[in-house]
Parts: sequence; structure tokens; C-alpha cells
Amino acid sequence: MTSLAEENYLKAIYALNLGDSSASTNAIAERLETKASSVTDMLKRLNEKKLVNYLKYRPATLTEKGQAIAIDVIRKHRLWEYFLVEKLKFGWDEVHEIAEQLEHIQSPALINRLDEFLNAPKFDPHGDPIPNREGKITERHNQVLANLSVDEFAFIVGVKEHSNSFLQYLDAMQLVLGTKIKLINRFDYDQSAVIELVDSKKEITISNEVSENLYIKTT
Amino acid sequence: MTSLAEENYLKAIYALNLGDSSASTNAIAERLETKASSVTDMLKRLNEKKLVNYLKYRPATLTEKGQAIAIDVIRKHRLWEYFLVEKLKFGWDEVHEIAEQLEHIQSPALINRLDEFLNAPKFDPHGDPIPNREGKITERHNQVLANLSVDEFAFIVGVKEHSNSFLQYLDAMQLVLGTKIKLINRFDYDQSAVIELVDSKKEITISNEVSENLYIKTT
DNA sequence: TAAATGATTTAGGTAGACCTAAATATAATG
DNA sequence: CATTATATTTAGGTCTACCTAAATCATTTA
Ligand SMILES: [Mn+2]
Ligand SMILES: [Mn+2]
Ligand SMILES: [Mn+2]
Ligand SMILES: [Mn+2]
Repeated sequence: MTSLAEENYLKAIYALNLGDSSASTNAIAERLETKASSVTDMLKRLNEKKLVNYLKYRPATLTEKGQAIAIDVIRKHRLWEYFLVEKLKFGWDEVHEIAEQLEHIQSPALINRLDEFLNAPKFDPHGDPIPNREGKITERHNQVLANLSVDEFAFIVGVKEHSNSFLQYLDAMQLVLGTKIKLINRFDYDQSAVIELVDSKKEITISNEVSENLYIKTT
Repeated sequence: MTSLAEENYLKAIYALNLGDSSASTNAIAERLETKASSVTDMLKRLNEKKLVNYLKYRPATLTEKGQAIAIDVIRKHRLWEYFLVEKLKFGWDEVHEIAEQLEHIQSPALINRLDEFLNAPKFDPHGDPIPNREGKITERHNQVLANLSVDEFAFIVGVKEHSNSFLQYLDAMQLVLGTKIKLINRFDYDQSAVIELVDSKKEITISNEVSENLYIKTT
């Protein structure tokens, strides 16, 4: 019913709107690494299929149907990522590309059984919430480590950046999901921060960029 | 590198040649439920890519490269089927369509890890051999139940027919893989046979068509 | 071996999903 | 408000993978 390409467009529009950006032709093109003219093409077709609301020169939005499909694809993506990490022992930096393919497999039965097999996980390996069977997502608007005050404790619960290099950096620093940390100090100069890994009692220094890209939950 | 459509053509040619039929344009078209003219089109392109050997008006054969891809796709298909049945608890009559999609996911790492996760199974849920990492298949040329003699014992090890209706019939009759049977009698009239399910000591009567489509291994 | 039949290819299209270059609309700026 | 600059669309292609109808080849069959 909906092609792989169409699903990727719906996902892109969904993601842009979530991030409070408007799904302009150019923004979509950049996300999908394609050209603006191709996007215009596709928006017309998706509008025809009543999956997006599109008027010339205006940013696109998803219809109910379009959004339901986008969320379903995201559900599949995140469930597969969870499977790859938990069952097949992939690293969290290795699963996104594979999930980009698996998310387009069409079989509701497959996804429901996979969900059961995995015990209906709530979060994917990057801390992103997995939509449930009915398409409900509880989008956490977590704080970011940059907002934590000195001497406060927190758990690392997710990443804002998803690049492999960031994930690999976090692995190297032992800043994995679930880690309990305490903010020891933050330097005025460049906002770099000294944090303690509570369990291992190790202290490490991280840049502001890192602090901005780690989601935390205060204790 | 190779598209979903290309992979399906390679698989079709491989299967035809295995079954000692020649991969003629029409035979391929029938298997793939497409038109002969479309097949000609594709054969030209696959020939260009050196995946098949093709000369006008002649049946196609696979090159080494083409065969390697075909076998890899079959490996993926059968591993996924095994996963679906063993881990996700699908019935053997429910997995083929889903595996038709999953077999095209491109990621050698994924398949190797899946294989490990499943403990490198040798046979899929229908008794078909799973090619190993190096692309080696030990094609069993099993006997079929129709060749069993009266009073002989055997195990059911595979199905020749893969249709859902046949698989569902076998489920209903409790003729699942691994079942030990004894041939009690075969009627001259229509070759229908009376067999005993050794473990449950039940006797059932099956048609010649069924006998021709069940692979067995004599004890 | 000529005609008929069936298999295969060619010719000419379509739809999806891209692309570049050119035209046009919108937004920003002096 | 007129002029740039930027965003977006249109025009015109390409490539893949299909299709129908017509032409051609190959194999039977008379
Ligand atoms: Mn991902
Ligand atoms: Mn993720
Ligand atoms: Mn199958
Ligand atoms: Mn099978």
C-alpha cells in the first residue's frame, strides 16, 4: 500500500514537526538526502493519497492516516533496534542502518509477535520511546545534562544525537544508558563539566556539546 | 548492489534449474507471476551485470556470482523462517510470505548473528536445508513417502509441496516433521495409503498426492 | 518441407522515484 | 517599496520494472 520511499517521507515529516520545525520542501530534502524537486514530486503524490496535507509553497503536514503510518514505521524501527541489541548482541552504534531496512517489512502479525517476544519494551537502545500497538507514544521531554546543577544526581536515559561517533564516544567513556552520575563542576569558560560516575566512582570531564546531547532523569 | 526484483529472478532461475527444468523465459515468468516480455527485459540486464548467462531464445543459467547471490537469498529466507517459527511461534504455514520480504534485507552481519542466535540450524521449518555461511547446501534428495514399502518405518523430514493448504492439512492430520510412521497398506486402486503414527498408534489414510509430497527418511 | 503453433523478443507505453536546469514565488533587505 | 536572495516548483530527462500488442523465431505437425 505504501512504498518504502513514501514511508521515509512520512517519517521525515513527522520528525521535523516533532522538532518544531516545519516540514518545508528543503528541510525534507536535506533529511532524506534528496533534491527539493524530488520532494515536490512526492508531496504531490502523498497529497493525492491523502497522507499529507500539501499546498504549493507551504510546508507539509501529516493527515491522521499519514501520521498513523509514520508512527507505525517508527514503532517497527525501534522494536527491531531493541531486538538487534538485546537478542543479537549488536552495539547501539550498529543497529540504525539495519533497522532502516527492517522498518519497512509489512506484516502486522510479525510486529505484534516480535513485541511479545521482546516483552513489549518501552524504550529502544537509544532511550527513545517505542510507540505501542495503538500508536500511542509518550514522548518524554527529558532534561538534558546541560541543565543539571552542580552536586545534583541523575541517570542517563537517552541520547539526543544519534551519530555513530557520539555513541562510540559514550561507550568509550562508559556513559551508557542507566548510568548514575553526579555533576561535580561546570566551568564558566566553555561549559565543560566534570561528572562522577557514581557506581565506579570515576570522574570524567565532558564538553558542553556532550552535555547538550545526553538526556537525563534527575533522581 | 542487487535489487529486490533482481534477487527474485536469480532465485527463480536457481529453483528451476534445481528442479531440472530449464529457466526459459516463460517458466521464469510463470514463477514470478509476471509477463514473458518483462522477463526478457530483466534477463538482458542481469546478463549485462554478469549474474546470468543469457543468449536470445535460449534458457538462462546463473553465473558463479549469480548463483552465490541466489543461495545467499535462500539462506536468508530459510533462516528467517526458522526464526519466525522457533522464536516468534508462527505456524509453518504462516512464514513464507514474511520471509519473502525479510530475505532481501542487506546486512551480512545481521544474518551471521541471526544464525548464531539460532544455533546455526541445518533445516528450515519445511525440512529444506539451510545453506551455510560459505554458501554450501547439502541438497538432500530424499525419498518420498510414495516410495516406502508396506511394513517399513520412516520419519517425516520435509515437504515437497509448500502450499498453505497442504501444510494445514498436515497439521490437522498430525503429520508434522519428525513424526515416525509405518506404512500399513497401500491400495492398488488409487495408491492411497494407510499409515500408522507410531507414537500415538493412530492409523490414518492418505491420498497418493499426499504420499508424493512428503519427504521421508527410512529408519 | 511448408504451415501452423507456441515461445520469445521487440516496439512502444506507464508509473515511481529520482535528477539538472530554468522559471517563478516568497522572504529578506536596503 | 523595489531589489536581491532564497525557496519552491516546473520542465524535461533517466532508470527500473513493469505492461500490451505486434513481430519474429523455433519447433511441431501434417
Ligand atoms: Mn535508529
Ligand atoms: Mn533508536
Ligand atoms: Mn518459504
Ligand atoms: Mn521453507
